[in-house]
Amino acid sequence: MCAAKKHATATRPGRIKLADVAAASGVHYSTVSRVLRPGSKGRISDVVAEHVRTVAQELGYQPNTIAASMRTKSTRSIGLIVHDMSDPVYPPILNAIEAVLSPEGFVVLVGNTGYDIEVEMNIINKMASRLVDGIFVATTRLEDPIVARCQDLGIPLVSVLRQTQTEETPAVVNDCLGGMQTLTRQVLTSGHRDIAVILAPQNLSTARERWWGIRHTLTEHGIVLPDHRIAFVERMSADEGLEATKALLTADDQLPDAIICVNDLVAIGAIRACREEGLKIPGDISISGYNDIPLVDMIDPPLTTVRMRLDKIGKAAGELMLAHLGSPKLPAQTIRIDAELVLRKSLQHLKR
Amino acid sequence: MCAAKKHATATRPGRIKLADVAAASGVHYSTVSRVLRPGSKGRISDVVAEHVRTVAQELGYQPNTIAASMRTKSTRSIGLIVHDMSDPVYPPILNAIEAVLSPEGFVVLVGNTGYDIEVEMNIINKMASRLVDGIFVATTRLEDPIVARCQDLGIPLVSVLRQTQTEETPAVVNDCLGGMQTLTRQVLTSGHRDIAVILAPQNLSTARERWWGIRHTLTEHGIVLPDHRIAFVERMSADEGLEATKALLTADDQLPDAIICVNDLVAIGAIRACREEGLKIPGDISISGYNDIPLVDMIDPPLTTVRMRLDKIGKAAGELMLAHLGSPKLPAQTIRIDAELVLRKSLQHLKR
DNA sequence: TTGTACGCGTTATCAC
DNA sequence: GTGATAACGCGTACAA
Repeated sequence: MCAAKKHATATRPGRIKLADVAAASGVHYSTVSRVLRPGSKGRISDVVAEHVRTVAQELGYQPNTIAASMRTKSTRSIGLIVHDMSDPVYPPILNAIEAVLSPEGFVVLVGNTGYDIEVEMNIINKMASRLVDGIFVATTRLEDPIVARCQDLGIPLVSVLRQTQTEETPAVVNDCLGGMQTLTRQVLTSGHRDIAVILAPQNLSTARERWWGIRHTLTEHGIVLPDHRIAFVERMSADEGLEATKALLTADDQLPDAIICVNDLVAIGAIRACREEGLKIPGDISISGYNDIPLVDMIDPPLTTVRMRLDKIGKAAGELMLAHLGSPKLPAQTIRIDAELVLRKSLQHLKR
Repeated sequence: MCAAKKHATATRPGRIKLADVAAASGVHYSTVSRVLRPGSKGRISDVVAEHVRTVAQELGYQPNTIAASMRTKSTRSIGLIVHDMSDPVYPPILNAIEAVLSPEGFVVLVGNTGYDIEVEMNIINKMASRLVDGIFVATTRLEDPIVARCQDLGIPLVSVLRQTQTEETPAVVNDCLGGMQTLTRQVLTSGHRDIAVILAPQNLSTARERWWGIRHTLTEHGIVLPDHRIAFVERMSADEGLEATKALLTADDQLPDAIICVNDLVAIGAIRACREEGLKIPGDISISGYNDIPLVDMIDPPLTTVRMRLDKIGKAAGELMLAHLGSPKLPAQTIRIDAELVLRKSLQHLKR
């Protein structure tokens, strides 16, 4: 016992290793390894197994996962790449992914790109260096060098929320097309005809699908948006939403009936802009978002939006990753999770 | 060239290793190691160094961090333990921590406890198995078995947001005592005297300090809260805030002038409860929160609260961790970051 | 300045 | 059923 302890402190920081518990139980350390790892080849007599287990317990043995990874080539770690964890869409996804993977012994490494593609590439390389077993990418562009890089490196990748142009990447996304169609139909049902939109860069599948959803529905009703009713934000933030809205409001003598925003944060900016201009919502103008992030039901006015089931998306992504880790040659599939319209006060029937 | 490639594919997934680039550049692999790692012992002739570097580049060599960790006993990874990443206080902290540590080559492992202390202990053990260099704990209790366990394991720990009873843990916290004193003084200045509070479990330093801040300020003004003006939540959520508020509102014939809530989420619940009861805020009753989470400036009514500089807290925590990793025997210190009162409509002067 | 040789803690594959 | 032993890829003291 004293011997074991002494040996332990002889190594770096008093860490117990297989050899220590082997010495203390009087068996070879390969035997200990077999006992402690379920699913090992040779069977062990119950007596020895029990003995070894208690000794390991007593000594407080913690397996060294790093050393194991060295042999097995599997680190049981996976990366998650997001632009900015403060964006409220990401945490529920992280939680759901972790809930699925953690019981399987995985750990999640988070990488924040800060919207910088160079940073993003560095993160990928860093994660590759760390031999992650797989990577979730929530920043996917339609043509994405990051995705290409992962394929080069042979790292299994699951795209979350967004999809690539070719759809050759395993992905779990929200049905933005359907969601935005439903929303737009509701806007029309409410009597609005002079509609403005705030869109995001069309190299993102989400932004593109949402725009298509709007345009398709409007076209069905014989409406074509003039250029001055279309604004773009570079990033989907409240600040840019505010700027874009101000531009829209001054683009024509007439105010639009409604502004359909690409997401909730942009809609928040739109509401701020309208307030600054002294406009009543929904009296003077209706506004809608997308995402149903926390507290948009509490703001003034409560925001009409489309709810994405982020928990479902994260869960499906986690399961998809497990499937791909299990059978590496699984064909890519895109899983679409339904969206749901959430009607609140910011969108109301036009009274004129 | 063909030889190198063949060798590479002989190992697992075509991964290039030191030996491969050594073979391709005609030097020994220890030389390659020295070239590629700045701060290695022996100096290398510039010619060789340059040559090796280009060869490594061409082959797309990615160092195997796992193997390196095996030697160096340092994984350059650190854990971050939170209850639930969806709580909006955590993401800014994660971001700031990552911003500080990432340039130093660290990666952040996130662990969600789901408010379950058993899960929490498993996470610690798992992280210990992965040889994390340090752990940030944002779930600290005044007496915390997790913290004790980390000390046993010899893992450097930095407590974030909260502190232990003895203050023997390196920690970065918000000055909740000062923040709540300032807020409470403002409540009194506004003319409120019949005050109710919603508190959280007193085994958390934040909850205790906030309560002390309230009580101390009230006592200074000769006010003692009767029991029926005090409610508790088990978790600081909107749902529990709503329940607690309903209990408070029915505890006496008279309504309180104001409800001071332990944090914003609880205050959100309080606002909902008041709405359900048909009470006007701040006309009938004033409400305050703590944290200044996103969008509480946009809700109806905008919430008076105290702003914690989560970015500053995260940054300081990251730097404190680096300091402790650099000099392991650094004495524990508690860094307090100032709080700032944010006055909004939900708290108004009493008109009677 | 560069090459040699060993060890980090595990797992896998031999023998026995 | 158990023991011995060879990798895994890299870092580094030491030798040359």
